[in-house]
Amino acid sequence: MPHTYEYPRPALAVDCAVLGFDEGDLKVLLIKRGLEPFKGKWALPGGFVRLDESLDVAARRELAEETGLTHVFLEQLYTFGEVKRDPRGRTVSVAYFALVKLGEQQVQAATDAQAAQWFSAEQAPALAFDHARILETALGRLRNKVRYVPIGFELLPRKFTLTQLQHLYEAILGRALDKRNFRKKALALGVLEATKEQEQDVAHRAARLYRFDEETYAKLVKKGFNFEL
Amino acid sequence: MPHTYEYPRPALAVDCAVLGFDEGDLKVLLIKRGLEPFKGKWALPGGFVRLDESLDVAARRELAEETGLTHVFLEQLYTFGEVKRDPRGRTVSVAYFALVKLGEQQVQAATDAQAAQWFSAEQAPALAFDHARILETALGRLRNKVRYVPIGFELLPRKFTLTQLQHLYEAILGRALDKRNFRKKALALGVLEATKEQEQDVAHRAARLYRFDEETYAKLVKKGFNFEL
DNA sequence: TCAAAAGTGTTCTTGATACACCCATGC
DNA sequence: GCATGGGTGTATCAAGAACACTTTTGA
Repeated sequence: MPHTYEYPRPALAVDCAVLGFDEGDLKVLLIKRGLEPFKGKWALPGGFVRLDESLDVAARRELAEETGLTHVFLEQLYTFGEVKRDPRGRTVSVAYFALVKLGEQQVQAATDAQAAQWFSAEQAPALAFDHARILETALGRLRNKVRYVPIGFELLPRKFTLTQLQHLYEAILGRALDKRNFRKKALALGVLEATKEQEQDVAHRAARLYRFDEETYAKLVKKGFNFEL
Repeated sequence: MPHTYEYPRPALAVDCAVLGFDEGDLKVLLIKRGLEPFKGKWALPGGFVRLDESLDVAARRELAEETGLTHVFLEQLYTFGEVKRDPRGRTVSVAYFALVKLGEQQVQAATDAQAAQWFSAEQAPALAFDHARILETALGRLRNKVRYVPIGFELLPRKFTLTQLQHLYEAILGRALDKRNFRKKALALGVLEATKEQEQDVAHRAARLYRFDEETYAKLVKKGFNFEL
């Protein structure tokens, strides 16, 4: 390798703030650490980056290894590099932000995680390292992004009712929304396709199921469309 | 140090996309590399992170060392970690995004930079590494952010005319804006304070100078105000 | 027939857009 | 006195907010 540097290097990790939505509120997926430091404490899934993999690949690998999740929506969030954030020594962590359709995959702990479990995102337990701050950053990103990118669909089952969608937005934004206005706007975006199916097994009028139309969405994005909701 | 890892580590760098505004268009500050690889080529200022400094501190240090700039607006942009982005070997770069008030400081090359020079941001020369992509990302961030955060003031002198401000927004957004509507909206934000001074040495009616009122801005932000322009 | 949620239309207010003229100054 | 940019007001249109009732279904 030409021109290697002789300087000592920080360790480089990735951590994933994995968010889901269930029973009307946002969840975060945490693992119980099986190794020191913070052994037995809850933390975001993550681990060290290998030399032969990109950051995105590392994040997906760690997520799969520690929790069994694959094929999730994943994007880079922020890189945390305070000098003392890891008691083992200088470690920089590239944090990722993942959204999963809860109920489509089961999580299962593996490798150096003793357990993997969903918690309410707003009232998560005390976290290892600076993971509480990472989680906060992820929730902020979600709140912000959901207003102009139709990203919420990553948190719902493929088919969903408009009321489910509204509840999701209410949970993310932290405030109640007007039902009629919400439905008008959501449908006006033009990326919801009504299916012929209905909700099942409810003790009242069954709601129509919709699905997010990715193709139409992709076309509209190309045209420079704006998706405020 | 307890529990060190024995895995080989990527090198960790910071790079800064430094943007300025002059003569009606956006500029980017580039340095001419004095060392291999890409010796003699233009690149973003940057360098390796030391063990005893945070990422932000590293970015400011490298910027000061290579270009002489201090006290600039700086925020983290994105972390680039493709495996082959550096021919010397695996290097991950945390990119920063800086805005400077052009004309308030002179740039001067130093350390391993042969020269430091401003270029039109839209028509920059070929860049070393993946720096063209970093620059693109920075311009995108600016275009996006300027719509809801009054960040443009970081690119103007402390006192400026409304026409200067408008030209800045036009350069960033890449389209012409209506003068009357722009002024109405800009003044309606409530963060512009009219000074008693006027433009000097112009061959026509002199425009009033305004300044950005950071205190009022900070108060409005606390109230959860929204700054679309 | 009651409870529970689905579904829909209209009014009002606000902000966005479009547009044309007079004003002050230096040369 | 003319060229150059500074500065202003209003009418129209579109989108957002507020708000109440009818419909369907299962228990």
